[in-house]
Amino acid sequence: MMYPNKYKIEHITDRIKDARKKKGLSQRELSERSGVPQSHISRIENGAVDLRLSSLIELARTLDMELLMVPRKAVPAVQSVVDGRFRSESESGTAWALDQDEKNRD
Amino acid sequence: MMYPNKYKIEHITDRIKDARKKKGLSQRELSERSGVPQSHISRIENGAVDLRLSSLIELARTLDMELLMVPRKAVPAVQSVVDGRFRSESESGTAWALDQDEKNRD
DNA sequence: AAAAACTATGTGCTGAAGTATATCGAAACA
DNA sequence: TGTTTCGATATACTTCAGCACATAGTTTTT
Repeated sequence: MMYPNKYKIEHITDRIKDARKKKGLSQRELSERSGVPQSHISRIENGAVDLRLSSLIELARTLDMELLMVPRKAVPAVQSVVDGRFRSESESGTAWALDQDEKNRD
Repeated sequence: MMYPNKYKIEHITDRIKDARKKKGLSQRELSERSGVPQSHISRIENGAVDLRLSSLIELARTLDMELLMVPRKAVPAVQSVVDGRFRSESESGTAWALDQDEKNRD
């Protein structure tokens, strides 16, 4: 595997895990609703796979989330909007796929 | 997979294409910078593949974009922020992966 | 009109995603 | 203390992303 993006993938998949827990769903329940096998969800949440976009979208959809692409410069503004007005749905976790160090690079 | 998400995948990959064009890059240039083969970029932009998350992130990164997951309810607010204050980077295109019909649900 | 640059497409191959199923160990709970 | 419930893991198999490379088709430029 050894992809250089592992940590970034995990940022995204962590959002899945957070959203699932926040909704009080077990992996099996999410599996039933999304059609993605529980064993696979487990691997996804543990960052053990480089999942395909269709799987990610499927899971996100089931959890009432959407996958967006925004200009890097817009990320802080987006974050404040999401964290501010949608704290209950996004929980404490931020919505992004960035690392802390990347926030301050242009 | 015969994935039911093809249209959604295309929403995302369209953002890649838009961002590439906006930056005035050819597929070949993007290929060189990102490490993703030109032939693959072409297939991605044409929705011919269900690409892996690492590939998407790699391309997004090269194009100064970030992949986010936000609560569906927050999408309109996010969109106005991005379209408002970051028009130049996101061009006319919205930043999301939604369909028009989905905007007005919930 | 020819040349040059760009995008789309074909082929063949490898490795990993994804599926199904079963099970194990650990929490939760009765 | 059993006994469900949950998440992690193993195995075996199929499908397809991703790669390299070549080339065809298209648009742009001179």
